[in-house]
Amino acid sequence: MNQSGESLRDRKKRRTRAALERATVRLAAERGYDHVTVEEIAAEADVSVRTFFNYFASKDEALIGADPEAGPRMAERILAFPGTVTPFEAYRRSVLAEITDELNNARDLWLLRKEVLMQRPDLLVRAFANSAESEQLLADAVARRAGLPETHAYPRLLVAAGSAAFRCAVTRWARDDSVSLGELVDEALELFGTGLAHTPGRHEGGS
Amino acid sequence: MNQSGESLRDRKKRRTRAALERATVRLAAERGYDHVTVEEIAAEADVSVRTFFNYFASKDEALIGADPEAGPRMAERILAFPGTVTPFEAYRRSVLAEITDELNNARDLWLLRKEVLMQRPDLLVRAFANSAESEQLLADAVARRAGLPETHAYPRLLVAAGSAAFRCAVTRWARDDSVSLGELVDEALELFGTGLAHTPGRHEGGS
DNA sequence: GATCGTTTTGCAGTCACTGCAACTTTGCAG
DNA sequence: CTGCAAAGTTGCAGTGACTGCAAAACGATC
Repeated sequence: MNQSGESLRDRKKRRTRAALERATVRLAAERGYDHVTVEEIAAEADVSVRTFFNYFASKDEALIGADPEAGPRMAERILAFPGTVTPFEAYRRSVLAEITDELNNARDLWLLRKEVLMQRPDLLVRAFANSAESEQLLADAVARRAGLPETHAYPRLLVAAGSAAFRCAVTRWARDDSVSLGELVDEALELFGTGLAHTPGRHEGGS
Repeated sequence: MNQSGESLRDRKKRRTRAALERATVRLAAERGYDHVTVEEIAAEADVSVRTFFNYFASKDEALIGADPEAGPRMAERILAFPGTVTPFEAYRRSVLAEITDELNNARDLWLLRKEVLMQRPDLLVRAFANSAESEQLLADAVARRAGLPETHAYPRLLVAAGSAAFRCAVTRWARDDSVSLGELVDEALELFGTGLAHTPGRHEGGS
């Protein structure tokens, strides 16, 4: 390996993955998701179709840019907060941190994705279908923090709520991005935190 | 039309749809979801492959038995509760009523689906991807009840939480069906209602 | 620069899903 | 009963996502 700890191979892999992700998002935003074939995406990224599928299990995954490290990273974050922080807070802050990082690293991609998701909101749901593994990791982390058995419903519900919050936030953000995505997610999680039984007043929460 | 208000045509359609749904679930439970082709399903139900796709937009949909009337029906239910019932309660009871009805009508199908979903939990998520339309209906109904503008986050979050609750409940139920599915969903909604900020104690909620 | 492990690639194949243009069935009116 | 229109079914040809496999290209290592 090289001095940086990242070999040429690793660098190339990262670049290829990023190129495929970018190509997918760019082309989909340009002509509409299903008027773009994987063949075109691969061509744009200068690799073969087969290579595309070595990186992403599906076209959907490439559009969202599913990051296999996101799950473990968030789980670590959850466990890293001091014990005084409640499980809910730990989870909430982890989600927000992840989103902030992601937007800092790839804000441009998300602006394009927004265009696509405005036309096809279902893609966002589908993208979450393959993340059962990550959700399990997060749920386990939450369970550990909360001192609950793995079979308890709470951790899974919290994580599922997080997904839902994210989905709703993106949908709203796609319609009107005058508020940052992070804030919208935070708002949604806030509502889940205080409980949905309480109907918000006409002027609470986002308009 | 006939005396019953349901013509021969309508009856045949219902029977075909049901046959396709049953065939899909039965075969998938028997040999595993992706070792069953649409061709086999169509053959089992005695119709052409093309006809399968006239009834269901995808194999996924057929497995879950996506009912196009479920959305409108639940929306109606939500609006039918007296004004003294909170939006949350109205939604919750609608969900539970729907599930109860469904289990009464097709408990056997759900027992088979359970087998499939145990192997492939992602199918449940994917099945919800196509229900954006229904979710919109429900969210609008909730918004009306709550007197909130359509752009408010609350109704969409509540509906998304419902989906999440259902998904988690089915997953748990698939692992251990000593508790009824309805109760599990109710429990999950209860948690969402009171708020996730409060960490449940080691012995609250389902184990 | 020979060797070994990893990644890329092409290829052949399967299967979900679509549009279209017959064809059949049902509902209804005369 | 008959004929006609509307609705439903079917086959067919085509597209495109995705997979397994085996060969080739490439990068790391000695």
